Amino acid sequence: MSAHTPPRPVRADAERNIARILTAARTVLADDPTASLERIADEAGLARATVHRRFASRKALLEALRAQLDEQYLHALHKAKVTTAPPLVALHRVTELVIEWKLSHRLVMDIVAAGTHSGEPLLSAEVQDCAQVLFRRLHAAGAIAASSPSWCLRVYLAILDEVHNIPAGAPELSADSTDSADSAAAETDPDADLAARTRLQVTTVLGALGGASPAKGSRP
Amino acid sequence: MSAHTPPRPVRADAERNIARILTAARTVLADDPTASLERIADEAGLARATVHRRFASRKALLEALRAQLDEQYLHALHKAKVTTAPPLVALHRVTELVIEWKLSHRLVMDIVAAGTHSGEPLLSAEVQDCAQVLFRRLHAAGAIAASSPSWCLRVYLAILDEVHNIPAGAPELSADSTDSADSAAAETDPDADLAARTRLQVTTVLGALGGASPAKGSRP
DNA sequence: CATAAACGCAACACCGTTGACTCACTTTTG
DNA sequence: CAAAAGTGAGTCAACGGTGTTGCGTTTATG
Repeated sequence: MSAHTPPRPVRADAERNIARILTAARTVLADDPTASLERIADEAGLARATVHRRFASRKALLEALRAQLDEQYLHALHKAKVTTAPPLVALHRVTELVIEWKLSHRLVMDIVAAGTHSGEPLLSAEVQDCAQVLFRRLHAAGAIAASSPSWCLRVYLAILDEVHNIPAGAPELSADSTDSADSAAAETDPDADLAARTRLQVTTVLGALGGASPAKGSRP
Repeated sequence: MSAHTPPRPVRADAERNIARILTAARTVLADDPTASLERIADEAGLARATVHRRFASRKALLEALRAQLDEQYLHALHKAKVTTAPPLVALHRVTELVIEWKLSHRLVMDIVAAGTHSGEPLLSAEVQDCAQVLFRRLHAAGAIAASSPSWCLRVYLAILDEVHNIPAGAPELSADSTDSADSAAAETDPDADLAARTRLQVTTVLGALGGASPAKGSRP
């Protein structure tokens, strides 16, 4: 984006604070979508004026939040090689990356949507295109029956939100692992938690979209 | 609910206006969750003071909205005979009734949740119990693999929201009807639209929850 | 028909948020 | 080291939403 770097592009700590603000915004807004900028600044350990210096208005901050989320999506989709890898593998990888962020996408979406008030689609065209490619390939491979990528994406995101909101150690996450005794360990192990959520997301989405097989293993 | 009825309990037009306000609130808040009471009053064709006369505060209005939705759920569950009818039939009936309301449940939920700020569960215990019965019976009948009723309910509601948000006449709604020419008619016919959405909701939910057959019994 | 309830309208004070501004101080960078 | 940029704390006015009150008018109920 930024072409060259003149003597002083952006000071390092300033950029660091921008990140702080965005993180704080996610944290605070998750608790209360109508929280004031002061609460966000407080959470970030900064003065409210600083927030205003970085983001001209509340709307601008929300836009930045949306853009960041969008960028992360795009990054994950690219990293998972949705165009070349086997579609089921790509789906799994994308899901893993997305869940790893541990933030409520719907939350951000809703807030931004409420702010921009029936503006353009929340996800950029690039992200939608990539997702479309993935779902088309899944359909072609017979993994799903649904043929409309937009519908697939909506269902995926809806379920993603639910998977995200499951409290750690819930019964749905233990699933059908062949080992029986590791459920206790899985409750606290972040890696196991991530794996369980990814698995639940993928199987649920495939099922919802008319996937032929919950194949991964036999069900209890 | 109210015990005795003194000479003049509530004047008829007053109660009518209460209904107006609630309807207007749903309409306006669907467009903008942060809409002011004035906009709601305007939509209802009433003065803002009247809204305040009926609902002491904004919070009270939202609570009434939630209670109304909850009551409707309970009514639908009871009407569908979730405890006695075959579970798949009950599921279909409940879905039909719920979709018929044509209002975004998640929207109301989110607004109320934002208002009460991490209060009690949005759905009453009675509704949750009835839903729990239904999903347990579905599990027992082998229609779904998921065993946690709360997870089932979450997925059901999440998908319900997506089904509700599909624009009329979208490709997902035409499904796999063997007849080819009725798609045009289905786009405008409210009955066909309801049927299509109900079918999509049921099949998607069953698939998501690990239903054995995406083809529900007697379907081509 | 008479009464009481409900309504519209207008005005009011209160409150939280927003956005802009200043000035002294600290940190980074060249 | 010194300048430039960044930050913190405080203050300010403006805005919009909320909740309340009073008064004249309309409307339903008995």
